[in-house]
Amino acid sequence: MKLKNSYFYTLREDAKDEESTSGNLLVRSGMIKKVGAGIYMYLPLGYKTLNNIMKIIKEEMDNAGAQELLMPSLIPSEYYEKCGRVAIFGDDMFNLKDRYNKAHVLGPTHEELFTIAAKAMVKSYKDLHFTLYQQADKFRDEPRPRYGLIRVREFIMKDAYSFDKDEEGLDVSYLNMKNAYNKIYDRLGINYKIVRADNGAMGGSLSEEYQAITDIGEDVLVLCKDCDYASNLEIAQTVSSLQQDEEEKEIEMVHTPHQATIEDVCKYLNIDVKHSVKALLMNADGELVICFIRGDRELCENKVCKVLGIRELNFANDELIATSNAVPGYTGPINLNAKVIIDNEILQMKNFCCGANKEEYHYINANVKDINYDIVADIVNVQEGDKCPHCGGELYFKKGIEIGNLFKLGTKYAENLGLTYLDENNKENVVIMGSYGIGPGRILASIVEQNNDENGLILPMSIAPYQVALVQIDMKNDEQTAIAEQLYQELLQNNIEVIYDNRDERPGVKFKDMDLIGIPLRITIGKKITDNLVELKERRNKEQSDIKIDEVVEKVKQIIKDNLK
RNA sequence: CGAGAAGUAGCACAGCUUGGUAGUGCACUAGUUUUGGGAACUAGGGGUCGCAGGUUCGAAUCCUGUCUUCUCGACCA
Repeated sequence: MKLKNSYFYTLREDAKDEESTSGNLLVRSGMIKKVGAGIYMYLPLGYKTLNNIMKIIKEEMDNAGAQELLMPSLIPSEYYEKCGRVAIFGDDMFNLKDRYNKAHVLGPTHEELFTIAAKAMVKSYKDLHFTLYQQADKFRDEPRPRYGLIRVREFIMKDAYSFDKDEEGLDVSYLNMKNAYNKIYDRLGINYKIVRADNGAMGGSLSEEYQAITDIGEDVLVLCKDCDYASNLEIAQTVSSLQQDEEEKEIEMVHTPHQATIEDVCKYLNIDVKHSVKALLMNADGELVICFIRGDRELCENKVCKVLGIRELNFANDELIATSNAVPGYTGPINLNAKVIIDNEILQMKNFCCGANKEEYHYINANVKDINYDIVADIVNVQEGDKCPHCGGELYFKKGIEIGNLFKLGTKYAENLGLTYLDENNKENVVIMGSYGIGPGRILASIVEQNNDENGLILPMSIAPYQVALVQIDMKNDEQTAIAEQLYQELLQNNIEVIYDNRDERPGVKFKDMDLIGIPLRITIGKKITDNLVELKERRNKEQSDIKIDEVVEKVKQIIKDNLK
């Protein structure tokens, strides 16, 4: 592409309404433009880059034997009602009415329609298995869009769905997709981790996420220093590192005046916080539930929801608390008339400190035999330094952005929508499904988060909209123009995407722009052509060398080849 | 939805406290000089000051409401 008479602009200053590195750089480089909160245009440069990502995804999906199709975004609500997902998604789904007052949604994900599509074709076990996919728009009414392309309300998603006759088949399909995913993310040049994850609104058994490692990640990843254990914090199992061999002592009530927090109480009583138990008074769908966990731990709301089979957990208000004898600040698991969940770890604790359900009093030397509870479960978040549930090694955290996922869905959608087949014995069975998502926009944002410097983006060869920038220093110099034109044609003939900056700008402007938009290679055509030389510079490592004009295309081809290995 | 911040030219901002008819830098147009890391000078063009009410002789400025955007939280496949 020649820049003169093309749509191309960059911004010299930071965008006021984009705080994240990737959002800001993508806007400044003229790749995207905000239309509203979480709604963006992909401008030519950005769309070309996004397309390169989608092309890699398509190639690997096709290689894996998946078939591409296209689903509508506008869908009658009834499809989502059949699987109960109108309630599950709630306000997260865009709902609208047509002129006849019929309810429709803008599809937030497409399990239902793919199930319907499969139903049109599947009759016999001989029709299974197969995998379908699309790369199409998704709509989600996010409560708070943020970080540029990371959390948006309309976005393209690659979603694939596998259909099998049994669990063994699903295992094969799942692994097939996982292998394809590994190839995709490796080709994209992104720094990622695969972690175990929650199934959330999708339902089903196994789920894994592909997480791009970045500091602005919204997910916490729990990783092990010694083995390959990797889990999303939401579901990471806690293994207590407590080892208390001491004798159980006699429980004792002590006066603890004006000690508001568990830290204060422990300080006052000169007790390690790890030897205390604190209470969290929660509202579980309108019912008071009191959770007891070790004093220095954090409640994992997601785990509590699962244990109770509810969707949402909030802190209880005073009214709800008043339905029990709990005394905020002094609540303890002894003689408490409310539903009580204690964390697993408490079973191992000895002679701990806890509230006495009495203003200004706590117990010390409490033990499991002294307390009353309804449920024991793992309800806390893992902490850094905890033991790995696989190997006992030390756990540490990283932040990640979810850029892809794999779900073993099971039969939820097939059952609700009647997707069945006849087996060898003429018996009707339900099809078993898997679903597999990738967010190309998030991938773009994550790659930018991971690859930038003070001058702008540094795009990997695999997704860069142009692999080479041709910068001609003096547009009035006919010799330079002739050489630039010659190189431009030669590069194109070698199937190399090239951006030729033939604008009447000063060299500094051209250098800054090509750096900002992150083109991996730059050929500068300037004074040295009198010696038959041009300059070749790599964006990533800033290495620059003089190369003979008739050798530069070969050199570029070599570097591109090395980069795409 | 809770808390905070911000909406003035294409972009980034000043002006608002103390009301008097809108300004700076970049970008844009023309010219001159420049020309290897975001050039300099000269002369220009471009604004219903987010929107709607109100106070006032007069509102970007004061008051009320409302919309939008960002940040933290809540939430989130």
